[in-house]
Amino acid sequence: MTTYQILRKAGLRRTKAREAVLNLLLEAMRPLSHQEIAIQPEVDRLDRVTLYRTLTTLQKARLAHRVQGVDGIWRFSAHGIDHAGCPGNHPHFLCLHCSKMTCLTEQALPWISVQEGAEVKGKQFVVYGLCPACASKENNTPAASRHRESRQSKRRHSASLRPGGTT
Amino acid sequence: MTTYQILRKAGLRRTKAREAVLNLLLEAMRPLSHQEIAIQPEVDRLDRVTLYRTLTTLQKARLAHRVQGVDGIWRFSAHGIDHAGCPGNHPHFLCLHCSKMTCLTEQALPWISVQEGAEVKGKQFVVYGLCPACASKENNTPAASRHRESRQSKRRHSASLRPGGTT
DNA sequence: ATTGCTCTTGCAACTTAGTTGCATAAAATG
DNA sequence: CATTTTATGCAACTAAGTTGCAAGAGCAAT
Repeated sequence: MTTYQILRKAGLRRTKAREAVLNLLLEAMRPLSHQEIAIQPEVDRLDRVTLYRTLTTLQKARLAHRVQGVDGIWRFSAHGIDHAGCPGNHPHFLCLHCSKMTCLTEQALPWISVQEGAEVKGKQFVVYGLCPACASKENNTPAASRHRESRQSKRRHSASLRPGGTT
Repeated sequence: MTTYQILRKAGLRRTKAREAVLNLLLEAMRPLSHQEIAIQPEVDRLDRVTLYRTLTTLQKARLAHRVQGVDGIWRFSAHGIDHAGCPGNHPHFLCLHCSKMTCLTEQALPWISVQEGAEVKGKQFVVYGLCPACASKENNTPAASRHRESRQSKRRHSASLRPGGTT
């Protein structure tokens, strides 16, 4: 199924923005943030606002869904029809160093019981730390750089990325 | 143990800001956001920045820890020594309507296995929806207001509070 | 108490994610 | 191809959180 067909089937107009973004999301096998999408050449000439709106549109049309990391940033992932995509309902891993999020498929979210009378609309489980690539880089690095932003860091809010205690 | 003793034991100076904030956190039996703390009369004359720094300090001194909801906002919770507090390691419930977070103690976080080589620093499980109080209000309300911000809403970013699909 | 050093506070200014309003441009439909 | 409907771009805004720096409080030792 082409992205055009997917869009039309979902009752959406075909626009450059939507096709490009949907393609990116379908091809990435992990949830992408606004920023990760924005830097891609395919969507390069897109206004920030349009990208935000496009992502929201795709989400409302149930072609994509959102996950948030411990960094407070939304990431979007498409529900591929013939692609594997990221269908949700599993935990995610967030690398505190490179900010990449990956899906921990194969592991279902546990059932959680809440207070009597509460209405659950969804749940979100994020495991955070260092991905294999970043973990090995850190360990090859002179001791002092552990637990600090190292130089190849993407210069994100430092505190937002520091582990905040085990929830 | 007084807050003064707690602070000193943790190697921190006693300041008005720290005593007030620590007291609030110890008394609240749920994680509080910067904003929820800031509006309390006890810390009323505190600069925003000081409050942020105080929270960070308490966290670094291991007197408090942070949790984040699907709204991207950090909430802090103190580790009471003789208080129950919120020792972490359980899921949290976030009400999308009133923004209050509560602890789902008694339920441990499941063990999640990650990719070979990854280094886990923590995990975070947030269940979101409507708390019992807000759920019953919504249901007593003329049908149209369902799935919209209702008038008693605290006027938060609408999209940040909308459920983002099941993770 | 007073000194002196260190850590904390307040202020102003900044950054980044995300949103809103409005005029213009582009899709779909007949 | 004209019309209606829906997207896009732009500018301006909000809110959470951060940083740099000067001035003020804590603490320990005189």
